[in-house]
Amino acid sequence: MTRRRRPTLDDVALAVGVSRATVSNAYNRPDQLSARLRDEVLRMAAELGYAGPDPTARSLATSRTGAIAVLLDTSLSTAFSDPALSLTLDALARVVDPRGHALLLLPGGAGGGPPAERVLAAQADIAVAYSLADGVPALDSVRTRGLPLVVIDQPLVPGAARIGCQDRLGAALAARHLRELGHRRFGIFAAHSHVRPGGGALTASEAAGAAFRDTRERLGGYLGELPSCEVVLHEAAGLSAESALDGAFALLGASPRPSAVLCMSDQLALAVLAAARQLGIDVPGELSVVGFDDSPPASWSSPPLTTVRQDLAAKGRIAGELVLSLLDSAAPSAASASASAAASASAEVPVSLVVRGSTGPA
Amino acid sequence: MTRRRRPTLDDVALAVGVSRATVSNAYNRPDQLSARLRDEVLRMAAELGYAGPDPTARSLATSRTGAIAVLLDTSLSTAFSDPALSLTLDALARVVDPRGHALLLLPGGAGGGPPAERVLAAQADIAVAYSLADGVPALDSVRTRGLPLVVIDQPLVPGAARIGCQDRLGAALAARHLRELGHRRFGIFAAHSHVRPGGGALTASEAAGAAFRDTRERLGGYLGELPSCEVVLHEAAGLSAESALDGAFALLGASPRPSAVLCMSDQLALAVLAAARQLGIDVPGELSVVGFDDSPPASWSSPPLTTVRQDLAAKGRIAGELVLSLLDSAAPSAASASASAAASASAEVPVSLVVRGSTGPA
DNA sequence: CAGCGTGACTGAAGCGCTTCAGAATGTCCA
DNA sequence: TGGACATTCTGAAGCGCTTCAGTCACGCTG
Repeated sequence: MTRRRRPTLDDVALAVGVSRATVSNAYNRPDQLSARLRDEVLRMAAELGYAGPDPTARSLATSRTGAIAVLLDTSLSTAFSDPALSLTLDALARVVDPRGHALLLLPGGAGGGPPAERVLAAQADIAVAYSLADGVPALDSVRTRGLPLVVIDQPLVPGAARIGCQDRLGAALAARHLRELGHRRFGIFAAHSHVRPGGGALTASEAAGAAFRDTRERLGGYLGELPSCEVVLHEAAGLSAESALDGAFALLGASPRPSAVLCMSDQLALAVLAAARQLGIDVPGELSVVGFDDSPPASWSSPPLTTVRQDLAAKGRIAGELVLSLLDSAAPSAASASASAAASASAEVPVSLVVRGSTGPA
Repeated sequence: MTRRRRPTLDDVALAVGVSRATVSNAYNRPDQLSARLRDEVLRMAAELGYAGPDPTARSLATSRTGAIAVLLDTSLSTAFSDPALSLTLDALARVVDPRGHALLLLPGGAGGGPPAERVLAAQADIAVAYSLADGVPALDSVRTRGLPLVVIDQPLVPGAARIGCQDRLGAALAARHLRELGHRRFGIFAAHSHVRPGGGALTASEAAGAAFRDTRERLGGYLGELPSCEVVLHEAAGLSAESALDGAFALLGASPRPSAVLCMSDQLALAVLAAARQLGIDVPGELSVVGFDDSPPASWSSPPLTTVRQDLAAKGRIAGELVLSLLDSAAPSAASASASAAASASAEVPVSLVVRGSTGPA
């Protein structure tokens, strides 16, 4: 059997005996033709097996694709092993979905962030960058393509919109909390941030040069509250749970062992909890642990995690609104002054400390 | 400042003084023009701020978009809270990425599975359906569009390719293991499967009508090994961790309380573990728990989870290969007999029981 | 030197759709 | 009764690119 070419608008138009424009209107502007004719068009379309206007051709004609390119720093499994990402993207998706936008995932490659050619070839109206390292090529590609851009948890890029959280304040709250509990020997556990490819111990100045803005900010927040304290810094070797566990053991193996560990994510904190349990270290009796994010698993652990809460859903929602507003302001060819102003806006969701069971007196 | 229209191929061609075809060749077929001219074209393109061929226009001309529509049953956060999905999609993405394909996520809506109109409007060359309920409208849309289809953990759709796992066997292995340990009172914990919208206790025949193939299969596998045993069935109210915990409490609250619980995913099993801990029930002393999937968290829990292992990465990899082969066989207009055969292939990754610390004698 | 293969480039026909300025027909009120 | 308006439908110009059948010039062979 010969697989016949899929029917097109023209085929339907010919079959019904109307012009192509009319068939197009039947799908896109029902008010432009009589209900009777529209029914007839639709019936004939069904009969011919015409599934509606081809999305690609429509995109070319309207110059809108209905897709949002999501630029990730890592592979999908790594990226989504962090509940924070899922929650944020979910909230984002819920905001843009009613307007017909779907997410096109561009996972990161070797260079951190998706390869430039993927970005150049991506069929999308706008890009959303999620916690990319500074200076990745993907952002240049976005710019040369002239794609609108929303960045999440990243430094502001000129012309882009940004949403982040109060990293420095959150970190400061966490450190202050521990200090007030009497702790003086601290561990700081940073996510993998390309400073030391294999992970490991870090000096403060090394860490200050991290490629990720949130790492730098949180570090600054921690250290600012810990004058004249012993501080051991450790960077995870990778983003996997395994490497987090390795790092946790390394931190707890330091001598003298820190009495409190500040973690830059709940994932890392949970790894410290797991390591402590395996080492027979009582939390919070002998060790206090603070996370960051307050993702759902933080409250399920035993003991439940003290952590810095940020409203991830709100972050995603705001990102979604920024996407929509950039898309809207890009449509009128003359980008009005107000639109440009909005485009360069940078917002941050507030943070707060959530004290649970993983922290106690030194 | 007036935002000038983005430059096109023609602009570059005009500026260099060559034909449009030549500029196109400079990007797509470097061997078709002299190196010198190519350099000149590329230089002029850079100067004009031309970022390369427009992806949409290219797609229309080549009728390939470079995107794979991933049809999910639920929202993104729910979907990705299951590590099994992340691992599978990651493996899939790694296989298709070198060929330039990215994933376009179509999250599920109210009806289970993405709305038909989203599927019809999705710019993709092929669809991958992941564990959709039977009979969701999205699959009809895929078919009327004539999109190639790969289904994962779902019943085989005519004309599609399928990859799943040995659900029934895996379930049987789990049940047999517990039975051999002397257990006679069982709980079976099923994921949310639309049988009873609010979740809750189920009869076996109700459960046999679940909308998800894997639920049905696993149930059959469990029950087949448990003749003359007491069995309590419970369906989670939703897919969130919270509803899993609720369900776990309900199961453990049954009287007499089951001495062993068979869970249809590791997520559910971990919830049972958490509930047991809160209730002061010793695992495996007073309660045995078996999961399904052997996702990474299964080995991190305390006690580590006995579970049915399936190679999720392999599943994703095979799905990716099926995608590529369908794409290849769709290209030649005449779908050869062998291609059609491949298209209807249905494969399953093997399962095995991994015995860890969450199961013990009755 | 006729004949021919080859490398380099071009012309033009699409890909399937949207959209906008009309044309055609009918309606309504002064 | 006739002009002003609606309403309904059409023609044609794109959207930006790929691709294939050539054309052209050139050097090589016998």
